[in-house]
Amino acid sequence: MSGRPKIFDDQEVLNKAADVFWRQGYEATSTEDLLEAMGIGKGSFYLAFKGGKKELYEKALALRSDQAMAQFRKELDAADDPVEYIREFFRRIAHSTRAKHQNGCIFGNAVAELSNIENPMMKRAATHLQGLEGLFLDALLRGKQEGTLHSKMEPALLARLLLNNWNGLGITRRIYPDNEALSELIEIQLKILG
Amino acid sequence: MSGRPKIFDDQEVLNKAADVFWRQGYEATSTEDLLEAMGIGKGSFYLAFKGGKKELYEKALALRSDQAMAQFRKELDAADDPVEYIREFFRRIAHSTRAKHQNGCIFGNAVAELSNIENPMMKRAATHLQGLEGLFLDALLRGKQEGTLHSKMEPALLARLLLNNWNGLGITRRIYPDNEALSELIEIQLKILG
DNA sequence: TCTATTTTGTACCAAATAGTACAAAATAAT
DNA sequence: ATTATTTTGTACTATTTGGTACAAAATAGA
Repeated sequence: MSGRPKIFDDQEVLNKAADVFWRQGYEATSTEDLLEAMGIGKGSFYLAFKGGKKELYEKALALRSDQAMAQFRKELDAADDPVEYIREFFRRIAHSTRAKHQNGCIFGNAVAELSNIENPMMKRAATHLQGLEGLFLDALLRGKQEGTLHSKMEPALLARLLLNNWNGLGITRRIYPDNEALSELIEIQLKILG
Repeated sequence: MSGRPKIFDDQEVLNKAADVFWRQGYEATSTEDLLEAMGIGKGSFYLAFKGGKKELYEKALALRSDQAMAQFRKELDAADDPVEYIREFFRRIAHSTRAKHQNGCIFGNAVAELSNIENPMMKRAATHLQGLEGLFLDALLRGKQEGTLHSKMEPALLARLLLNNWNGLGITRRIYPDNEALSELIEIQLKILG
């Protein structure tokens, strides 16, 4: 190895870029915005991400997905009661700052914004959300086996329902960015888990 | 009155513009896209809508809101059972084309896209959705009075829940644009109405 | 120290875009 | 027919944008 050393770390700048995309969405974010947030110049950027903004978005989303899934998996595996863990997962939403509420869910945002203008990228975001649904299902199946899930509903359908609740909250929390109100809503929703 | 006659009707072009915005969102839609869809030239456009794209978006959204609310109100008032009408309202989602599924809810889309980049406009879209919640509530209160709503839940909270389900479906229907799957999901959700 | 290699910063470019200016067109009223 | 009025179509402009080119900088290894 030789050559001039890089002044940035790929993961780090991807995370910074992800924050900007999360806040502003894909179209409203200019490469200029991204360069500023990442703290690097055009030369470095286009060398590292030849696909430009699009490649950056895909990688930023994939990174966030990996991080979120890994954390969920880890916490779920460590949880005594997987169903209770799902409850905690949703209750966390009602402990956010207003700024976070306004951002919604980065994957839901991607699905909403890109379904008709960048279908391949939308599909990848959709896959991330299906991954979340899969984790819900894992938790529910384990809950069923261990006896903490009493619902008579089919777990797969219940997982789908939870995904829809999650997707809804990504919008609703922006309309009502109030933790008290959100908490009430979430508790009602969780009643379906029995 | 005198002067050269207009070659277009404001309502008509607003509806055409609304379709484009619905499909593509705000940022991804160029004025060129809009002019083409509306079938008018720049001269006419900027004379009628001095605020340009932004004014057009606001008016298009307001028009769609008025139309949707008026239809809901009319059908609700004509319904024998208001709670059953809500059921029908949700069931309709599962009778859409794939193209419609991909568009989601125009107001939810606006909230998702604009919350951090055009806050005043996002708030107006949020108000439209709160209007829908208000109609849900009206229906539920009437159902309670007439004895067709048996749920012990507070109607206001139930209305909020229905709004969240609606918001969620605006995303979920794009991930699963399959009427069978959506139907299953919707039926489960409606169980909460008793 | 010299060379090969990689990254960086900047200058530059071509395309797209929103918006304006204004003359021509089309009407109603006198 | 003439005038006043309003709309239309187009030519033009200024700005923003994503992206490229390339020389200078900074390293590792010989």
